[in-house]
Amino acid sequence: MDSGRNMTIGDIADALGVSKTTVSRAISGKGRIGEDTKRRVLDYINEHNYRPNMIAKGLAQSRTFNIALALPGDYNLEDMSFFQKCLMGISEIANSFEYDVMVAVIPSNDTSQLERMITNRKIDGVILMRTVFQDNTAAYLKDAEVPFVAIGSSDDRKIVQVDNDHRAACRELTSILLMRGIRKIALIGGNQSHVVTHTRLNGYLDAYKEMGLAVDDSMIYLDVESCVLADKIVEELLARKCECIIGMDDSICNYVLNKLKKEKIMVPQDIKVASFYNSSLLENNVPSITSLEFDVLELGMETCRTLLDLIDGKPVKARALLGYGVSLKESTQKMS
Amino acid sequence: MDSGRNMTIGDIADALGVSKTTVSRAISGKGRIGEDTKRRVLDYINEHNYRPNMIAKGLAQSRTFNIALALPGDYNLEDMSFFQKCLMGISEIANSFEYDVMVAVIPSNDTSQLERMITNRKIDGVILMRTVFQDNTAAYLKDAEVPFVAIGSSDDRKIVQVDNDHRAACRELTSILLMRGIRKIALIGGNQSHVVTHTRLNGYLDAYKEMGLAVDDSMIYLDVESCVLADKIVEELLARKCECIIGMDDSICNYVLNKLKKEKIMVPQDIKVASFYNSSLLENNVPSITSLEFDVLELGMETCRTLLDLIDGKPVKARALLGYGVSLKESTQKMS
DNA sequence: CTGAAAGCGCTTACAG
DNA sequence: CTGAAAGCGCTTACAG
Repeated sequence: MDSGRNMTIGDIADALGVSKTTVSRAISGKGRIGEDTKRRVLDYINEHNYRPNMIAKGLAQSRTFNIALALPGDYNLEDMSFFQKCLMGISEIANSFEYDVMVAVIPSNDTSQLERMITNRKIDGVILMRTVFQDNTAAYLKDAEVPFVAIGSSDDRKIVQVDNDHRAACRELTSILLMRGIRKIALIGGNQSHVVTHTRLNGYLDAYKEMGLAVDDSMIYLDVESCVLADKIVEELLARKCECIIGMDDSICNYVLNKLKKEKIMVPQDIKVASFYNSSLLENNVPSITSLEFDVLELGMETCRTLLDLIDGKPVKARALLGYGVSLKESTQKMS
Repeated sequence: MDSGRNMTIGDIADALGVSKTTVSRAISGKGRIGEDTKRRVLDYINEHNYRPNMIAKGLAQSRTFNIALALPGDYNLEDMSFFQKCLMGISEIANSFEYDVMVAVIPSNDTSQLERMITNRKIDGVILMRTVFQDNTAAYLKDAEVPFVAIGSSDDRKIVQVDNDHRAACRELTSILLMRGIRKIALIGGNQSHVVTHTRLNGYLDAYKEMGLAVDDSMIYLDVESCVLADKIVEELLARKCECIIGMDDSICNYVLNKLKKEKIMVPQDIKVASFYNSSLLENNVPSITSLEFDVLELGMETCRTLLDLIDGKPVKARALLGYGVSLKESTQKMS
């Protein structure tokens, strides 16, 4: 079928006795062109299965039809489940616009790989997989004037953001627990430099305030990133007769569950457990774990749409906030 | 610092009073060029931080400096941990050769996204994340004459492969268990269409043969991909006084562990458990789980090196087999 | 409505 | 050793 070299716009022009300009216009739809000429070209293209060389097109238009996904190097397993779903969403949208997705690994703020992509002129825009305080990747991108959108929230209103409404979600889950009469609710969170850690914390605080209840600060633990640390905190909480432990994400929740198991503490009989974030990690747990739910596929799709608009110079919302769900399971059930 | 437009090879030529050809040669190192001229150009480039436009370079050389990672759409969590480490390895090597990595999602044998990348002339080669029987992605790639290498093994000697030695690894772990006097060892495996499932099975069979022991076929279960099915099998195995359950991968092992927990069967007191594959999923389990260990980062790096060589037309090994480790933990300990 | 020509930023025979 | 010119496969003012 293939006759050696790939078909070019020139081959089509020759075959049809028109100019390359005309072929180009028929394909792009830009510029005036006769309806019948256009049809002839398009028919020929369909019949002969011509596909344009996007590299050449890109060079002529100074664009690449590539976007980069900036992937933190410290991603853990449950982040990966997020990444995976997000990627599926991003990839689907990108694909539908003939865009491709490259991944740039950013190990602890080392943006060199991303910089190379950009200085090599290989991408048109970037998606940041998460927001952090003092984000030097974002700073670099702003400085280099590369279009980008962040998944997550940021104080910097110059950064285009797409996020789920974590604050409202965490408020709602906490409220539900409070309304059930549970009072001593501990909150264990992860890396403080991640914006979302504070967003979730704020949701938790909102719930207490809303109910007119005082928060016991000593029940809040942040920067809990190791199993060892989580173990110690759980011991402390058990000694203090804590009624419920909320993990800000699944890996924390997993630490907590393992520790409780080791100590032979029953969930939900002896203590309740919930998570501010769900992944398949907890889905099949025994008992099943109450958690928040986010449509990560849609998050990815919306983010990609936003970036593509941004690249095309279309107006975009500075900040889009997507919804959430609360999934009540066995781990917070009242045992009578 | 930036004076609007990006610096080109022409700017350098003008500044130095030489031709673009000379600049190009100094950069690429190809063609005869005077040592001092070369130095002058290189110095200028360093000083002014010039970076070539890889798109233009690619167009001139009919290459893209991109490779694609073909990612199955049915990836589960533990696959993602594999993917992540692999990606880090691939990305590191690719990056060091100024190559970038695109991801192509392949939902259940639908290669359309990959085809688009290829017909759009956006990539120079492909890495297949796993091998399956009757692989239509590989078939397409062979047909399209796109350089590619598969992570995993295949009967098709035309396919360049890089893999860990799963067969020897599984043989060794099984042997160790047999030598400890454990006889009724059940094996629960996943998707049969994945080549690695059979490779692992063969390792298990090798161990029995080596010891001159008969295999009880009824202890071997394949295509176990749901929690429900795994639960039923575990019940069956418990009724049959099985002494040890090997999961072919971590997600299966996880199903098994959850079921045993539900049934209040103690590991390793009542039954032993091992996994033919490790990920962080099992690492922190209580008790810790005996498993095989593979250096996935190195696997990714070696695969990428191979693909890059293949693209450059250098000779490559048709099949590279990397090592493994056996990690004995609490879950197979003898309880006296 | 259509085309010739210049251009995107490189590389590479071909001459000298 | 160095350079002018053509080419990679598109797009896009500019003319007609």
